[in-house]
Amino acid sequence: MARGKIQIKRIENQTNRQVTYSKRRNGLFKKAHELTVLCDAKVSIIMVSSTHKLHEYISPSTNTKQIIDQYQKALGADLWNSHYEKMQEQLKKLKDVNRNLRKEIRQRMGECLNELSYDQLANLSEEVDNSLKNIRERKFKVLGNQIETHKKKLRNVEEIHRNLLLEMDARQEDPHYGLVDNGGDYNSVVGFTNGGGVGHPRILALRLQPNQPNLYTTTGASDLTTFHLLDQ
Amino acid sequence: MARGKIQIKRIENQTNRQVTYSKRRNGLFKKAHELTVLCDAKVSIIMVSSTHKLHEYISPSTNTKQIIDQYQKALGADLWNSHYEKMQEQLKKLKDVNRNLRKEIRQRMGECLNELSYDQLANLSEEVDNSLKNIRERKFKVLGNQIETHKKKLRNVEEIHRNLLLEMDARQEDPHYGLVDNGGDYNSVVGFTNGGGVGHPRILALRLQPNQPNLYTTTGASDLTTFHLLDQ
DNA sequence: AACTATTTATAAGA
DNA sequence: TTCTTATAAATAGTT
Repeated sequence: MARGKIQIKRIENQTNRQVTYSKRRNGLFKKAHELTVLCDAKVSIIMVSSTHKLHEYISPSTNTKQIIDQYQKALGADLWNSHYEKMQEQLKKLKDVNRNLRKEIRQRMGECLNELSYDQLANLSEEVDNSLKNIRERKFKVLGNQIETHKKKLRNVEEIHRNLLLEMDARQEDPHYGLVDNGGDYNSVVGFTNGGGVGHPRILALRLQPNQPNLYTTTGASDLTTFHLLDQ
Repeated sequence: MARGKIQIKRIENQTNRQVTYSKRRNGLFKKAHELTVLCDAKVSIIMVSSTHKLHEYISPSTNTKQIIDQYQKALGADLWNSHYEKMQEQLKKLKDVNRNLRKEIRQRMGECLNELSYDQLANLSEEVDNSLKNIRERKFKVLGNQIETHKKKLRNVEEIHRNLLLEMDARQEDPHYGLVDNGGDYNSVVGFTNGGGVGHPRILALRLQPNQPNLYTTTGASDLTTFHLLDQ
């Protein structure tokens, strides 16, 4: 277009081709921008050079995604829509399932029963009745387990107490016994400590005040107290 | 650019703007195509006019989706991903909610109770107990309503029978009564027809066969039959 | 849609 | 790459 007309065909000289690409690309983008401003249009240009470099022009009033979305819509375009639609469908289904589950829960809670027939109500009440039986069964079983566990703990503590009492008796019979440093390990005295016995040393320290020796022998109230301490 | 320089700013005259859009669009596409050929490049142009018309140029060696995919890849493309991710997140959340709802239902059904503490079990059993009461209450109410409805229907039918019997008596006492055209409106004889009584005329026709007058007087079986007919 | 005076783009060279 | 510049191409305003 200057200094001689050219044929519109591939420029074989690579350097020349690159130069022309660069110059004309600028020209194209300039024209695109003028069009944008003059005609209030939106233009997206995406270019890939023969060396696989990528350049783009996009009108300032928009962005590439918007233009492409518009392009897709205009063409009925199934470029990404199928993907989208599948996800939308999935979402819808899940929401539906969700709603139904909530409804089932409400009905099982005895709400929203208006639309149920007598037969449905009869089925539901039987089901819920069975559920209630199961839950109560489980509840009592758990309760039983807890009681059992506490009984074991109790037996364990009683064993410890018995051993301590024996220990005390031994000391009283041998006056020299008390002179020995007793910062030692009381666990060695105890029969078994039921898994490390984290709580027991504290209890032992509390109970070993010399001015309350009588507490060890009271069984009823003492048991209750021990129970509480173990529950902490 | 010809017959006078122009300012690059929006053309206010709409006709002019459209003409310029058309001319320059052609110019732009021509340049794009020259670039494609001369430089062995790939160009995608998508344009939206101020009247929301869409035009595109695409190099013959490729297609729009390809270019856009390339564009996305080159940019590490977060054009649709953010959208996607949001939807994925939503899906995940809904699935979670669903799972929890299902779990709640199972627990209300007395299954999967292992991970519940005694207190939780106690609460649950109380809730389910209340639910059961509600459901039973509703069930009995529905049953009551049904019985009430059937009673009403029954009373209605009995009333009709009574009136028919009176009618028959009247005919027997007056032998000329039967000679009168009896295609007339029997509803006028009947006490009340319970809201238009769509089903009743058919029953009346059936029952008014002169060769089966004895049927009207049997009460037990007749009632049962009537009941069935009404229920159809 | 065609014309054309003029502006703009750009090929080739530096 | 950028600048220069002769020349081709594009196009604004008109018909």
